[in-house]
Amino acid sequence: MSYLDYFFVDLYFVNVQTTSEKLTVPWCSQEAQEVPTEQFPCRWNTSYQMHIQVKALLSELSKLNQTLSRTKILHGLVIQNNLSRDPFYATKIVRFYAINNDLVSARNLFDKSPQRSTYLWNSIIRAYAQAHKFSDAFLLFQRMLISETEPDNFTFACVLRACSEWRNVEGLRAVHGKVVVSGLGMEFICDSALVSAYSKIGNVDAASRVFYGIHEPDLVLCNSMISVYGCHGDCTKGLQLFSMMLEMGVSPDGYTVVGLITGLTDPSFIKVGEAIHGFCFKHSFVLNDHVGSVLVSMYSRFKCMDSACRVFNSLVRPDVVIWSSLITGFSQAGNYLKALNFFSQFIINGGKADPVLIASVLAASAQLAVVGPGSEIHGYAVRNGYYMEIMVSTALIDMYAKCGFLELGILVFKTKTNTNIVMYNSMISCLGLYGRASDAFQLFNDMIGGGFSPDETTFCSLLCACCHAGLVNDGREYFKMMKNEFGIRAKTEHYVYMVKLLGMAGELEEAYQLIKSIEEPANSSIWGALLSCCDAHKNYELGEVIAQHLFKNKAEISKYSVMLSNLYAGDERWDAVNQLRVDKGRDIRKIPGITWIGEKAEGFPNCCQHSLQHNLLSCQLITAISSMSWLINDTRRMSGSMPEQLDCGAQGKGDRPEGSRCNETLEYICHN
DNA sequence: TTAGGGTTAG
Repeated sequence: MSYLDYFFVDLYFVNVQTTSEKLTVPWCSQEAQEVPTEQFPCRWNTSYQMHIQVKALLSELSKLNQTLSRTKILHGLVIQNNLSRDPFYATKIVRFYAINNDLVSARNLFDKSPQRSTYLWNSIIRAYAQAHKFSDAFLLFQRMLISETEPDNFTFACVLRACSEWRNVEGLRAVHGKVVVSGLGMEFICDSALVSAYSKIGNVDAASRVFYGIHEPDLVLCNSMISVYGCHGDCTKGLQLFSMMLEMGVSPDGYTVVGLITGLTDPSFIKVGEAIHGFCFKHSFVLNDHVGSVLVSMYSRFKCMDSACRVFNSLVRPDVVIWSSLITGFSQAGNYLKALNFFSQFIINGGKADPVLIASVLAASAQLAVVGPGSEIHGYAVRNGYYMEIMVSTALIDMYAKCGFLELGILVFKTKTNTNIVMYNSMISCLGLYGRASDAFQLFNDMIGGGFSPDETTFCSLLCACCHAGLVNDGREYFKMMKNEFGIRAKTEHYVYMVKLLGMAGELEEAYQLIKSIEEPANSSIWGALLSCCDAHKNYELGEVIAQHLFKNKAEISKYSVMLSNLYAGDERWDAVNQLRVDKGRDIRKIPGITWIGEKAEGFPNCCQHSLQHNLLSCQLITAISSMSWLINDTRRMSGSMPEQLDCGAQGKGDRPEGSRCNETLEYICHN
């Protein structure tokens, strides 16, 4: 027990004993009296009046974890000492109530406070915003605007964040306007909140406009913008900004690194990731939870599991998120058994899984298509009170369906009292996969009846159901409904399903016309679906029309080579098949610096691996990014000095991806 | 006067 605990024991005792009388001096326990007086934060065991000490106590107590009972005692103390009119105390207590999720008490105190400082307003608005009661927070903000107290930087920052989490685009714009009108448009605190808020609602342009309108942004602002690029996968711009901030003399921190690494989504940027990792090491960045987690996640994304494990092993006490990064990494790399083994290890070591991790390992079990591990995890979720989490239920439905127990999935769905759109989509998709299209359609109707608005994924699931059951007319109807009734623009996945559906039914011409009606040029998935159908229906004439269209439009033929060669082979046009191989070879030889090491098309992956080992691809990629050479040189300089556990393949050994995404790497170079 | 606060991870 600390002396403050002693204090609370005594105080509670005195509080119970006294009724309406003013508190004076709490008598400390015998045990507490043995603590030397000079160690006490305030001399409460002497005969001072309590209210003199409350201030010092509050200051001291705000450093401690606040329990609800402690907060109530403090609140009582403040009232009994006639201090509740002072907004300083009200602010403190409101914050303590908010920490303990007692919004009712916080609000009561706020409502009864006669004087409301900006601090007090901010604390109650923040309390609602952090509890995700966004409309209450916003209403309070609007009341504040017409009150005598003016909002400050922190009010706006809090409300902006709330708007973005609330996905309230209109509200966000309105608050932005108020920021400008208040003359706080150039304040860093408002601006960093604006940058992040616009990013969260997906408006990168607006975020950029705010950021680049600032003369000399500080570290947090730069971090916010780098994080925007990171979240939207634009690592090139993130790296450019990184260089810029270094030139401006702004020293990066953990937030910067996290933002940068988050943006590295394309495996061809592995060298850059390794360089940033080296940068962290060189500058003695502590691999804290966030940095460690994004590094593990990055290496996992690039399927470099040895490197991911090395980072993981170097962390002192990895938390559930980092375990989850690694476990999900194994799963995404296709090593589902290892993912489950690591999960067991996590639990055996005393770890407590959360809904995100549970959903992840359920997905791994689903991929194994064996119900045993999945049902055990189901039991774990129930025992730990996560059964009602939508994320867990959705993963359970999917797992049971993929393991052959659709009825169990339906049972999970039916026993849920609260559902959301993701869960409906999952259930519709599973029904569709089992060929139970009419049940999927019925569930869609129930969903609409329940007041849910369908999204892109809903229609993907519906069209998938139509494909599995061969229901062309229903597919046509849903495709029309998506646009006309719900204003959802068809994406690649929708077109692929429609083309497959029409194509399989022999409606090749209709599918072709559908593709031609797409505003943007159709990609290889869409054309590929139609080519496969032409092959299946032996419609070589249309196949040739499509091939000529692709050649004419300089499409990347390597993406179509399998489908086209099948088509030509079916038509016994061996010369055309051979031509495809030649064309493919000619394309690749155009790339400077790459040694062509195979005459066959199968040589592609080898070629890429060979180049990767010699850093040719990576160097071209990196030097394409301006001002990045220092980062590479930095890594080279220190490459001899990295300890073994952090030497994550920077010297080109170990676990490069097996050429799986190499064609994309090559295409990147071709276009740059 | 005091106080709080803008940017990160699976």
